[in-house]
Amino acid sequence: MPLPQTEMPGRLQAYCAERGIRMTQQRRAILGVMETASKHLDAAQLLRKAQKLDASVDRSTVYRTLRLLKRQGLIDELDLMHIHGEGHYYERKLNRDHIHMACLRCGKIMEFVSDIFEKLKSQVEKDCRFRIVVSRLEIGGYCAHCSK
Amino acid sequence: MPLPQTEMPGRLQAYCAERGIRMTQQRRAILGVMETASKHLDAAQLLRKAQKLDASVDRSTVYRTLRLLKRQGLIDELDLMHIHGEGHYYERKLNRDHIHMACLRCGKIMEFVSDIFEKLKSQVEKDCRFRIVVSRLEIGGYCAHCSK
DNA sequence: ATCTCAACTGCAACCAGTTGCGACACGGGG
DNA sequence: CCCCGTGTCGCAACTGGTTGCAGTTGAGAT
Ligand SMILES: [Mn+2]
Ligand SMILES: [Mn+2]
Ligand SMILES: [Zn+2]
Ligand SMILES: [Zn+2]
Repeated sequence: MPLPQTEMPGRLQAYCAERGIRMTQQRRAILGVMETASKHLDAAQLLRKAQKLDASVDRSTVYRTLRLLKRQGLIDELDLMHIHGEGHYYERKLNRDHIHMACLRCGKIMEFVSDIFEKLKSQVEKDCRFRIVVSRLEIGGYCAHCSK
Repeated sequence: MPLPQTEMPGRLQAYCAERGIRMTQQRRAILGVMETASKHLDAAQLLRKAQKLDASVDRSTVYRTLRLLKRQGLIDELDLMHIHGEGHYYERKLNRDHIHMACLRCGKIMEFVSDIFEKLKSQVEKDCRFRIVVSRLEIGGYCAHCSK
């Protein structure tokens, strides 16, 4: 049961419209899933959820849409230390960059916002004269519970 | 032409010996390549170079050895913003962690060592009570030359 | 030096992600 | 409202990374 097209287009759809990106039935399904996902979906999960909204969605369309959203800077791609297999995870890019920590024992994923991270990025921009578009800090280790 | 086994075993082989890891003909070839690589090899390059030392080396052995070295903390795995395709890059882990920057236009890869990065990791360990084993900061953007 | 056996390997089948192609549908203009 | 052009889609073939298996080999013990 697809969302009514006229209501709640969601931010991602709005951003795409602003940028003149063509909106298709399949993209609506995929964006809808990304929009409402609690967190960190991999491509297979995204495909399954999108197919519940539009059964015709194909694997290749999911990957193509992920590439599009990545290029547009609307989502981030994560490894999460490849805790489960080899694939990547995706999440909506929010206002503030955050760090990801993955516990190598229990698999828990934690997020952390830090001013020092912002300072580090400024240092890179200044000292290396490098204009940052996207940044990813991922840490593997042991969470408070598992390091006891 | 394999290196003479008795000379210059290389640090990676030494580390493996210390840890009681069995040394095979194929691993010697692969470690030899990692040891002497200038930088950032992907799995296909590594396979080709290793096969020049030992033609019997198989794709699956390369991946299995990479997994071993990763688990042992002897190499780091990088995305380098997937500048070329989807795969991963590998490099010997050295004394000091460094940041990777990839230019989205010319593809140049830069490295940077920063005390602020070290401070950020300390903050994570303290504030999140998270024991860090491995960390990866990768940045995409435009290098000094390309951002003009 | 030889024996022994768990660890390792190549192989082939498998699975996840990519790509070329002809069909289709979004959405701007008439 | 319908037409049209082009961007997107599903499909199927392909590529790169993984895995189960049966044979091989490294290295410690005798
Ligand atoms: Mn990755
Ligand atoms: Mn490096
Ligand atoms: Zn944990
Ligand atoms: Zn550049």
